[in-house]
Amino acid sequence: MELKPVAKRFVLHWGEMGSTWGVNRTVAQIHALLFITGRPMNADEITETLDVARSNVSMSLKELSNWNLIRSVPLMGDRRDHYETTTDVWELFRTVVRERKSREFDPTIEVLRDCLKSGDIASEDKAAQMRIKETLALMEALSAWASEMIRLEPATMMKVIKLGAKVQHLVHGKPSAAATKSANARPNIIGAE
Amino acid sequence: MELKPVAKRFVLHWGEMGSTWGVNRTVAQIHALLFITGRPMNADEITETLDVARSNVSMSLKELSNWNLIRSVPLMGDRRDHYETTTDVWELFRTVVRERKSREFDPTIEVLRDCLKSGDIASEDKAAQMRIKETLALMEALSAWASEMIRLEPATMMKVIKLGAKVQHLVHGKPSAAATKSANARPNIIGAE
DNA sequence: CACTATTTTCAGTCTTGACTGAAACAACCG
DNA sequence: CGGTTGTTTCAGTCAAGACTGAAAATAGTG
Repeated sequence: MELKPVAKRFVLHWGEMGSTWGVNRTVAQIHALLFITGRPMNADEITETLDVARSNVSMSLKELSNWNLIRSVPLMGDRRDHYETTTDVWELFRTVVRERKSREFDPTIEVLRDCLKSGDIASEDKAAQMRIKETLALMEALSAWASEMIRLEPATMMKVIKLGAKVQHLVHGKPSAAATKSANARPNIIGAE
Repeated sequence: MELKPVAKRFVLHWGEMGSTWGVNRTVAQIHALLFITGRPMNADEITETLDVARSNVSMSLKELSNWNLIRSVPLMGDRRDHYETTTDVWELFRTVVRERKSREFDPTIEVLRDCLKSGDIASEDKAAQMRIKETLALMEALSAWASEMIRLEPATMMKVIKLGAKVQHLVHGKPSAAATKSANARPNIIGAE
């Protein structure tokens, strides 16, 4: 299948982006292709469209499955595996966040906890100990936040993101008059602190 | 300078993390070293501690400067360059988010806008056009959200993160009684929708 | 200006991991 | 079961880019 100009550009750009993230180019391209095409494709179609080796496609599809980014769909009268990805970008975003968190964040949190528990921690400067603790606290806070966010429905998540930093008025030290009134009036909503 | 066990582990782990992100190992290690040490260090000290080539340190320091993650501090009676990084993890986080956004997110947004403006867009499926639009909308929303967040003071940002998904009650479709009351009572704060 | 201390540059080497093609494997079908 | 279709594995190749050492550049200092 020959891609139309915009789809081609989209796929190529996504591939480049992928490689500046942790994902390799082919993996990112295949995902972009499935996303933009919006229908299940088999490995040979993908191979032909992207002009890479069949085996490369096979391995990349496996990688995408590990990321929970694609699923195989059976097609009546065709026994080849066909793959599709969600076309809901917010759903997609949620999956990526969840996976990256569990691959990159959680293991680091483990290491930091381990550092603080180890007998060797006492021999470090007090200030260094403090910085490790603060790093852990930051990562735990972000991790908890991400966990909460990915539990939300895509539509809700979108609204929360769009609400954005406006919520700062609920917690800020020098808030506007309106925000102060709100924060003081309803401490029960603001679990923080 | 010989690192103590925990500091060594911290630096090595941070280096590995760096390479699964976009940053190369040495760059991440140097940053971790400056962070955990908490005082300005010169290039030779870093070279000796991390056991890499002097030139590698030189290039990595430049890279860290480009990321705005270190600054050079003059030391009385020593003409060698000394470098330090912030020891405030939230400040650090803010810098990383700002830089990654401008390197990875903003250019992609540009490409997507360009795709939609191009004459070729009309020849794509209606559904594909829609998906590109939605992708752009998602990225713009996240980008705007990040911009707002990094304008906040570290302490405020921390509070907002800790408040977390609880704000969903302000926008959720089936909120608790208290949240509904809040959302209805103060539409002026919730700019969204 | 000659001399020393320090940093930067850069061509070449080395490492890592993506990619390929061929072969093995698995599933189905008559 | 033999043949056909489709998928996965894997050893080897290749490319990107991290890293090095030596040489060049820069900045102080008497």
